[in-house]
Amino acid sequence: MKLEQAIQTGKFSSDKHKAVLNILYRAWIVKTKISNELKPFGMSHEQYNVLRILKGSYPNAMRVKDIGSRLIEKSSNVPRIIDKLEDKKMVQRLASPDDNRETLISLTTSGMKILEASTRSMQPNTIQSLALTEKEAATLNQLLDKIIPAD
Amino acid sequence: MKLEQAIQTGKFSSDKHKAVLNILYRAWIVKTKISNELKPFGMSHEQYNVLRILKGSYPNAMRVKDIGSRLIEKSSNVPRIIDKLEDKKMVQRLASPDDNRETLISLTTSGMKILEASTRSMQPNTIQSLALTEKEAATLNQLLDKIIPAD
DNA sequence: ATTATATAAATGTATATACATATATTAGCG
DNA sequence: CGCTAATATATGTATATACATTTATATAAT
Repeated sequence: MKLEQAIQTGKFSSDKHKAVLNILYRAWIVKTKISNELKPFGMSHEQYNVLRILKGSYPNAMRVKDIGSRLIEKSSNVPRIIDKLEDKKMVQRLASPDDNRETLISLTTSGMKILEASTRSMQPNTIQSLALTEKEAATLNQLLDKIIPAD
Repeated sequence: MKLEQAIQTGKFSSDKHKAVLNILYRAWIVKTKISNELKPFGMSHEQYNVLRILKGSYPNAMRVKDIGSRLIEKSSNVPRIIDKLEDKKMVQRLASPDDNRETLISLTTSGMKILEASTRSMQPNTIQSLALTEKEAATLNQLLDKIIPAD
């Protein structure tokens, strides 16, 4: 669906302005799709992201702040996301041997299993876009970096 | 800032996968920036979007459902956003002459003034990206449509 | 005309987000 | 060492999001 239809708009003041709105729209579509895929597994998009980050260093645990630095949405409240995952026994908190202020988080085996099952069920539906070539994706990345420089 | 730095990641499995994450990241940057710009005016990003939509049909009022159909994030709760704007006297609710189920919303003159002031203060800082040409923006739009087809 | 169905908006509720503050611990420095 | 500042996590709070339910009204069907 074109952005014009999606937000019932005839024209935009410029392609640049349209592109900014289009980024917001496509992001919303992705988040909505992923959330729907995750619903059967009883977890939110942000919870899923934290699990994926933990998988990256598995079987090693990670500090809360290092998880936060890898999240896309920096305003996420990591301790609270961990609370939810801990309730579901998908992660566990451990004391840090070298700094008592820190908490180490590690993925449990059951957390890993649910993560892998949810990732599998997501593949066929989401983030496929067979239409796009790798070269186009590289161009897209360049243009995104350029339009929203982010300091 | 590159996505790699922003989320402390070395490499991505593909440019396509990176592009999806990049879209989410750029959208978050835009939303955060706009929210910060709007803070002095005491309104949220979604409230601002509703005001801009109402400006589009000003001085005519709009139905709640037509406002909703023009919002990027379709899950937005329009009546509740209207509540907040009404509290601030920026919009007002009117009865619909042809259907009593409908509520018509119109921008007040004070709402229009605050909207214009906030839009002015946003221009120099946000959504500028002088780096991007209109041609590049058009390409960006095509690639966004292609990577996240949205049905 | 009466009932059923559909639509519009509002309300309720659980969770998430954004941000401020609190608590505990460590590091730095006189 | 003792004090201050900095850091890491957790907690508190207000608002926003996502989604279900309710209420009111209009349309359609028998």
